[in-house]
Amino acid sequence: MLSLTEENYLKAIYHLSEGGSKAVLTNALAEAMSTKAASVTDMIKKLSAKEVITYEKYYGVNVTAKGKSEALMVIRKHRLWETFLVDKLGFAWDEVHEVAEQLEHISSPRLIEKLDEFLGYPKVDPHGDPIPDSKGKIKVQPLIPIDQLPVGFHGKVAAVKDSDSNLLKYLDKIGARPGIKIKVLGKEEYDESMEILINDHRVFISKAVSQNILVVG
Amino acid sequence: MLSLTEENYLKAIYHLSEGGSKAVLTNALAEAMSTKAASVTDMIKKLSAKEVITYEKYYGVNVTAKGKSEALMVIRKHRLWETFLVDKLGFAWDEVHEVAEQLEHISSPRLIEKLDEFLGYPKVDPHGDPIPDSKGKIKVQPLIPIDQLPVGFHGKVAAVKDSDSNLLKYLDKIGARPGIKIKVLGKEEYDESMEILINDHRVFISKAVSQNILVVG
DNA sequence: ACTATTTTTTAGGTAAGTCTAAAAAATATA
DNA sequence: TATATTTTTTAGACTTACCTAAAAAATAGT
Repeated sequence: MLSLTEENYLKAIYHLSEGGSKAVLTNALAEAMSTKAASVTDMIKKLSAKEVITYEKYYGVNVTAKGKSEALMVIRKHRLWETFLVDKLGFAWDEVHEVAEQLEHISSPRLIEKLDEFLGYPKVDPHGDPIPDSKGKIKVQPLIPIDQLPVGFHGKVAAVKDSDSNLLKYLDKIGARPGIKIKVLGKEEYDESMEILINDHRVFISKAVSQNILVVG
Repeated sequence: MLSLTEENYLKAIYHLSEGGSKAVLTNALAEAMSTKAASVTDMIKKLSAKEVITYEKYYGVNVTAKGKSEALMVIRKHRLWETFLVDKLGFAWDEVHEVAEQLEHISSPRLIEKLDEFLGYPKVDPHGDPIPDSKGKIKVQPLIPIDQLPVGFHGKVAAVKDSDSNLLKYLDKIGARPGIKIKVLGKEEYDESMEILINDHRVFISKAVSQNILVVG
């Protein structure tokens, strides 16, 4: 059993390691958790005692198979709750993150299976992020931010990157939601802004925005 | 802001004081919280510093208006979540208590208003307990356990008392759910067991059970 | 290669919530 | 009313998760 704080650390480690595939440094984790390196070192010791990570002094942290599966369960809960909040309770997608951060720590396997069923076994959350299934299996699709696409490309928005509320409000306003058709109309060399066609509307967007709109690669 | 533990203490105090109307003793609270009297004394100091209770040494604890309103919000959340679990996710009524104990601490006023709306503004939870409205207003109905009723009485089950899973399973089996018609057929002086008509079935129940079936007084 | 800088760890301390053991106050009993 | 018993509080200690300051290890610069 992990405490709430331990779960949050593990989730952050998992995300920073890009799904458990690379080592995470103490300072990077301190930054991600908005805490101090000394606190991170303490917590790292606890988490490796619980065998969810391996730890080599002055080198970094790696997620174990057990840790990966625990992290994926937390992510599964987070994304199912986000889907519930948007699909069933009518929340806007920029309002769900903080609440889901709380709900993801509710411990009841039965609850999460029932919720999954109630939602119709969704594959992705409202931001387009994949939802791990009950075994922790996650469908990884290579996603590309549209700032890297050539003029003329057309496809569908698969996901959006950041969970910042202001960005999400803006993306929602221009219609850049998962599933919506998108076409690259033009790119400006100078500031890397671009013109896109979305929902039959021409929109100019800055690079800061285009980096956060993802399509299937 | 109250911590999770503080919320649990306050809720227990509120229940033990029967809605804030009488003083609660240290030992009674220790018993209710499955902890020691010394821990209770510590917590009492914190809660009175936060002005949700008043405290007189060696006398007991009283809930303030502020404390009552906070306690009612926790109870509101608990009962709305129980309703959600039963009505929407298909939980049995004996399975919801522990999960609702966790969910009641999620802090998001917007979430709870949306949930209330989604559930259709229910007045009572699956056990027949009244759900406080968004202002903390609660509909109090005088309820009487059927062991105190005379032979011949008929009416409807309004609520069930205990949240013990085994009792609830048994009540469910004999059909003693809120809203169901009930009639007292006979009472046995010796052990205070009784025969009742419920759902057109004759059932013999012990006093331990009949005390937990409540009708409107 | 040796010093300077950065990163990480250790050492020691705080607050919340718990505990046990002992003291103090209130209540019950003779 | 004086003593015994029960209840409550205080005192001191433990754990978790955090902190600051200082030491140790790793990395970078010349």
